[in-house]
Amino acid sequence: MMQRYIEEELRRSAEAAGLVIDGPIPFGVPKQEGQGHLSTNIAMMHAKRLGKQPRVLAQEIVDALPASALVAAVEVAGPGFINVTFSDAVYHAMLRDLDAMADDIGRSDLGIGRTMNIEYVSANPTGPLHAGHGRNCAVGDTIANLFAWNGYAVTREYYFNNAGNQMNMLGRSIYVRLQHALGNLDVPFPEDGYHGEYISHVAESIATEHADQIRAMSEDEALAFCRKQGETWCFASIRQTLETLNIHHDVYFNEDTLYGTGKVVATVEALRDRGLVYEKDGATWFALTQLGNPQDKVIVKSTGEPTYRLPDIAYHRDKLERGYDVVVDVFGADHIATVPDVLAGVKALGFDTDRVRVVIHQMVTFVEDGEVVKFSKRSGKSFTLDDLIDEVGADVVRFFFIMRAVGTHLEFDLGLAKEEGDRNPVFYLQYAHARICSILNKGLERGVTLDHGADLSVLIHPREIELVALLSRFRSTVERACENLEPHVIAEFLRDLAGAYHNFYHDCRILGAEPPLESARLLLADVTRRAMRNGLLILGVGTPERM
RNA sequence: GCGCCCAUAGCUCAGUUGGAUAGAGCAGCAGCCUUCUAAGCUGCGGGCCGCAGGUUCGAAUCCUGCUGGGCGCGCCA
Repeated sequence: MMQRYIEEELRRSAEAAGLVIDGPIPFGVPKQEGQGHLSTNIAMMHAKRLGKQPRVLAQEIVDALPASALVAAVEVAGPGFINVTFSDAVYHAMLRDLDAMADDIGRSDLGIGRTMNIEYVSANPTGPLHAGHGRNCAVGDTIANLFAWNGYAVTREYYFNNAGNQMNMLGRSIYVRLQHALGNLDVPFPEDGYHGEYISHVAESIATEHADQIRAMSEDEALAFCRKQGETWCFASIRQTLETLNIHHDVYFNEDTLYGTGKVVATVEALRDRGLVYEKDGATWFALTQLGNPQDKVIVKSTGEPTYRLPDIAYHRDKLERGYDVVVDVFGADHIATVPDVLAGVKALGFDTDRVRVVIHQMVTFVEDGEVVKFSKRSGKSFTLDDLIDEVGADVVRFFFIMRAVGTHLEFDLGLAKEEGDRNPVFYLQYAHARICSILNKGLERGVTLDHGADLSVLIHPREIELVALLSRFRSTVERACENLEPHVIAEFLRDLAGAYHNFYHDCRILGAEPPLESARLLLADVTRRAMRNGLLILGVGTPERM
């Protein structure tokens, strides 16, 4: 927000120097001390075109700038940067503006009037969520929050398939355990069956509650019954886990509805009309090579069943037809191969795939005491997301899964995550929040209340100015994190913010300072509290008022 | 073999879309509480930004080729 105090004047003085700039002027924040508060490279970018030396052009622009009470100094530096040093008055004005935003600090209207749909989690009901699912859950939900904070109307969607081979295998796995529970020990467990404890658990509950029913059923009926019981149990488990993580979907979309509404068949025919479908070896193929993809793929098997690709295309078409301005998919790296096929299909049907944004997060490895923790979904000794939450807590789970860029492999350090002390980055943020709350409460006890009209011009300490400077960047950080689908940016920002606050707290006595200074510092602390609170809300972690 | 992702301090990772002398946490060492929460703060040491070219005023960042690791490449999802 700093740049708006200088941008138009700079634009006019650039024009006076013969340089017309369309669009926003690019600004950067210098890293080094003594390089001002804001820096622009416009002179270097355009010097060549104007046939001037960068430093000469920069100086001409600077000379044309009118004097302003808000600007303490403007200088040409290095190869041709224009560095602007603001007077403290700019920071006082920014703090005043931030305070006026009340509880909406960080909120943006970037997406106001726009709609978005985000699909995440989307695990089929074949078992409880495992620890690795956590990244998808946390990344998806945090991105959803980011869009909401940017003004979008957000629909959180969970896509699932309760038919097909995997579900049949779930039913058979339970069925076999059930037979064992009923004394038929010679029924063999299927080769690729599910081994989790929950299989036996569901089987035993059927054995105790529905034994007579089962004995009266044919094998097919019993298998279907087991499958349904398994699905019910798995969904209850998944939803309970998501509840613990404070994740709530607006829509549970069953793949099956795409068949009921005829959208799957319609999709095949629409592709066929465009000459992109052919029959071979008894199967129906999608001619992806005609669309520039490396190989054609089967979309309807010779058995007559579609492969996952076809309903996926129909599903994306459905979402786009629902009119969302933005459609976001959150996938793990193991699903990366499906993305180009689905997008090509949707595009071939005439939809604008620019509206679709796909977030692909890399895999997670869990580490404890320097050792990689191995686990497998079907090995029996699975590591569920519930186990992880029990070990380290929901806040830590959410934070750890989003604190690294989605494109990089994530190492989840269980030892670090379990620490409740100073090494754990979540507590560092929450502690800053709790510390501010504590001061505000202590102030109330002493009769010192928040004064929104406080004279802010007394804030001149470097720690105070640094803190305001950081706060002024919160909103643009939220916007950038949303536009780039990068939740970790918020975690980084909050760490900086907490650090800046701790520095301020350490060097600047609040309660007991001279009356005008006390009021101003208290206001600064409260604005920081609201920013930190909103940041933690975006991440979906708790905002404790005492620790 | 092909596609996507990654490679930065001892370890885990940032790096504001191409800017100035590459940053943080942890680990190590040394300091700071009779005063608003020491779950905090301060200082020190630590680097061939995987390698080699290219693009330009300027590259950790963009392009090409290597090396090493991850994930995929099914009439499974």
